[in-house]
Amino acid sequence: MTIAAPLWSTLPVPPTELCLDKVLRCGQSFRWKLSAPNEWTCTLRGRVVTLQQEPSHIKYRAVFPPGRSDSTTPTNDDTEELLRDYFNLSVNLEALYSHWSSVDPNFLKKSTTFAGIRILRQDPWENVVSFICSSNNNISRISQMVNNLCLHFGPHLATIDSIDYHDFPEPSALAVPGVEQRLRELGFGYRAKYIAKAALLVANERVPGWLNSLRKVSYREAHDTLLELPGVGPKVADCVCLMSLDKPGALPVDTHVWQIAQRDYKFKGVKGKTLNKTTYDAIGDHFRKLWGEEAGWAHSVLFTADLKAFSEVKNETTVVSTKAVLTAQVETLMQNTSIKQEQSMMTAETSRKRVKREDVEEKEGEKEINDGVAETSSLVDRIKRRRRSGRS
DNA sequence: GAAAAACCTCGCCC
DNA sequence: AGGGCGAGGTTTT
Repeated sequence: MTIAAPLWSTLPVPPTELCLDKVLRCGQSFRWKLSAPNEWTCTLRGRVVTLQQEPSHIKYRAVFPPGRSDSTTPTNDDTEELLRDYFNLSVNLEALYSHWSSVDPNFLKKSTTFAGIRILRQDPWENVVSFICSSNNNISRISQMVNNLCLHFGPHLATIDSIDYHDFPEPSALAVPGVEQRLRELGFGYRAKYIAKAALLVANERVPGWLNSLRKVSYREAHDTLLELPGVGPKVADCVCLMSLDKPGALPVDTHVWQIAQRDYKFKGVKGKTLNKTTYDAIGDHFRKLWGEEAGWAHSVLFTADLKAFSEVKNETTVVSTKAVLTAQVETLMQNTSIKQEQSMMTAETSRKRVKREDVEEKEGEKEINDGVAETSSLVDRIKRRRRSGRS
């Protein structure tokens, strides 16, 4: 059943404190979907949250599942509190940017184009599972996998514009027989075993709230504790520490960050082809010494600036890049909605054919984009209509 | 202990 | 056309 969307509320946060387009697709969370141009939707703590970025603030609204009648009265809606927590809004990001810019010319160079990139405060369990999925992987496929996890194991919350929204599954929902096999059928590969075992461990061998309690212990202790989980090594542990456990100095070093360290910071010690533990720690220490207590936050800005998904922002003028961003967002919409969620239920061959067909139609649609938001909106509507008719 | 090899799948490249 | 290769690592040799 479809639920009428409530009115919009305002979160008085400027783009320099929070840039949705960057933060929601830079690889921190893998579940936000573009539901319309400049409109992001995701399930969060039992509700479907939708966000829009305005020049001076953020607009938001929440849809609760039927049965939560209190959701209709704004006084009982705690979504603003939820968003302030989720986006870590008590942290003054502009002050941090000023500091990092004053100690690092390279950061200063990137900071204008890549403003408003902050670290989220996500649910630790979701983060553990998401980053177990991230090994030997890319953002596009990680998003697909996490969405499939919610679709097949998470509770259904609402259906909006004929798109089903499911919350992220609790550990207990994944601590049941047959999960590994089902995850393999969904294309999780060798990560299926790690997720199934991690869920069993968290659900059956630890007290409730065990992961969340790591917010209260030191960075070192939290990091070392996370290594108990199968499929979690130093890098994934640092991702969870930084993005879920209030450890702003945690600095995940992947091959990408390693390249940034060598290319932009002349980092020495390029011994092996692979990143060993000694080099891993040395790079983290180097950046913590340079940027200070919140080095993990600063690292996220440079990491985002280096993502291929944002390469068009670097070189183009404002007008051109706006159009490019909108076009890219439409592509993201196509890729991350129901079409892709169903993909792994089909055979690989069928899947490839269907994606190719969608690509062709997408290119035909692109011709209709001349300029501005209105044309893009009509394209999005066309895509939605086509998807509806195609599925019925 | 350090350094390869294996692990699943997808998408891009030549 | 289709094999080769790497992608935000971890675990096993």
